[in-house]
Amino acid sequence: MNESVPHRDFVRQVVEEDLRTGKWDGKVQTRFPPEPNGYLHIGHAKSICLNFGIAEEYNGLCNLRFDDTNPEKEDTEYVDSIRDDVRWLGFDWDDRQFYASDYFQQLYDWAEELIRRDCAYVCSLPPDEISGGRGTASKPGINSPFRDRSVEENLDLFRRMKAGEFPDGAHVLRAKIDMAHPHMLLRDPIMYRIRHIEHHRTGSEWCIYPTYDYAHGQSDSIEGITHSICTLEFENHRPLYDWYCDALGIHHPQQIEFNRLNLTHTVMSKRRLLELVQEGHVSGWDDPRMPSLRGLRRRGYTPEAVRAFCRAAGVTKHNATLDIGVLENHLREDLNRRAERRMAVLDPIKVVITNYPEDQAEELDAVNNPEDTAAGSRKVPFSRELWIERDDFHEDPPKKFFRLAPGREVRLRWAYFITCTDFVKDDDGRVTEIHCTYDPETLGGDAPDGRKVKATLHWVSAQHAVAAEVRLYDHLFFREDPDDFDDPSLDWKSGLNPDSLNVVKEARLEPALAAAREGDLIQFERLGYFCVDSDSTAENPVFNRTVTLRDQWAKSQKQK
RNA sequence: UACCCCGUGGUGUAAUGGUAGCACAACAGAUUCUGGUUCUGUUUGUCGGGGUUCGAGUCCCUGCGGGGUAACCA
Repeated sequence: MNESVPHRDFVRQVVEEDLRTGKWDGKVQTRFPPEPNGYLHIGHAKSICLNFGIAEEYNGLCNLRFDDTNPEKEDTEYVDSIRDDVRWLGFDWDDRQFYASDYFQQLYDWAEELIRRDCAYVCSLPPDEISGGRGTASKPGINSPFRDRSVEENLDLFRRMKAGEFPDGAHVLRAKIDMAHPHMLLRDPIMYRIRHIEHHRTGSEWCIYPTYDYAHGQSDSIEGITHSICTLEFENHRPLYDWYCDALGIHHPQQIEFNRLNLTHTVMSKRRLLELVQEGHVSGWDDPRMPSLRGLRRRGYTPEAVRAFCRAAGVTKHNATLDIGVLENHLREDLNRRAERRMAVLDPIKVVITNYPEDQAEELDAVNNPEDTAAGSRKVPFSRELWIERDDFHEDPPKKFFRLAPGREVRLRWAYFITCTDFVKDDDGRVTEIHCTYDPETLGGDAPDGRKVKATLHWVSAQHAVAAEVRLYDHLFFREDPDDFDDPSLDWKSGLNPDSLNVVKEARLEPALAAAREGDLIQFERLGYFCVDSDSTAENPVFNRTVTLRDQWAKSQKQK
């Protein structure tokens, strides 16, 4: 692949070909059509990036359209959150926010037209007989006894359905196609059903509602959509999409299907995510472990990282499952560039610098972001008693352990070299305190005599430390595929990771972190990227671990 | 089962009849005041069988495998 000519996925290739041939007079019009019945997740982000991205790249427009044809499940609460999430991702639809419900009257008029042309009829069979009459995959269906009602009777019945004269389920409007069609969806599909239920936008104006198949293509048509991009599971619906547009003789967009995004160690279906919320496995849709956009946002993901990931995920026609690590790597890449560094100790153990004066403290310079000199530096207080990470000391160091151990010298980040001279244990044999001496000559990080150390530790001055709660997150599911288990008595929730949340109540932070605010991007040196949680208060600061740093040492230990 | 779609390293994706490439992962090394970052190198692939062709990952046939659908959901 030539660097100067970035790869075009097959959808973009179709768009480019259409532009070249002038199929749509140079127009590119897409849409993102969520149903307002749940929150958006990372899978939707891929669709958003594709639809809005194509519009941007080819000088076209992308509409936001709520596909609200099923009032039983839909609510304005979801409309608001969806708008918010799309904006957060970085896309804008200007004044082109539409609803399928905007088109209810037009859809109704078209339905009457299809009745008049004997292309649709009112069927009064109960639901089970309708599905039974549809036959099976290998057996053709049988015609409904109501299939040959006259146009007049159909029109009359359909109008009375609309007028509210019948209870739910009494009648439906069906397209008259072919009950023997090898494609089940084309065996007289349902266009309208009766539902006496409040719609979040049209209230009680309607008691009949169009089905997805009858509404979607025509909504696209009304909006002048050129490329109707959807996921693979709608491939089967394309013949129907085409049938309605052709039967009505209206503008006929091209439906193109692409592969939806799947990730390891999580679930993506709205139904399952809702179940996790309702059963309390997570704290809500914005729980930082959720793959929902709100969850990712609270976790500390940046829209830039999500977009880069979606772009890298690729657009094809085969099912693909990406390792969640790929998403995390895009996040690290973005955060590495942008996050300011700070020091925080999550599992503290005390270090006493025995040759450092008791009542002395000094302010040392620490670089904010080695990847960005413009980020400047800050002062970090140093004193005789410090906290370091318990993991960074070993009384009897294993092979290749480079950190602090008896007799060993290491560097304290932005401070001095220290050498461990002694340590104290409690009755349980647990190390409670480490004694070190420091070398005043090594301020600035290097020894004048040129001697080297193999490790640099982060630390926090005990008397200056700020206490905070830190929430450490891990994958929601410990299995790559939550559905991959042998025992039939188990279900997908058996793969829920019991360690997906680990709360550290009393972490010690360098004082500068007291100023951290929601939205700040922070790296705790050597630990990972963190953000301020929405639960955070001045009295009880709360940080979320967004993602760990890569850690070769931890990896090598885990493999043992 | 019927209909539809899809099979390229571990994963994700290129090659549009003409040298099977890229990214991530893995492994090895260099650099480094983060066991981070950065840099270098290495390993690993066209589902099988037939055909068409000078030449097939690509086209055809066939087998196998995976997925979707079979709602008065979207």
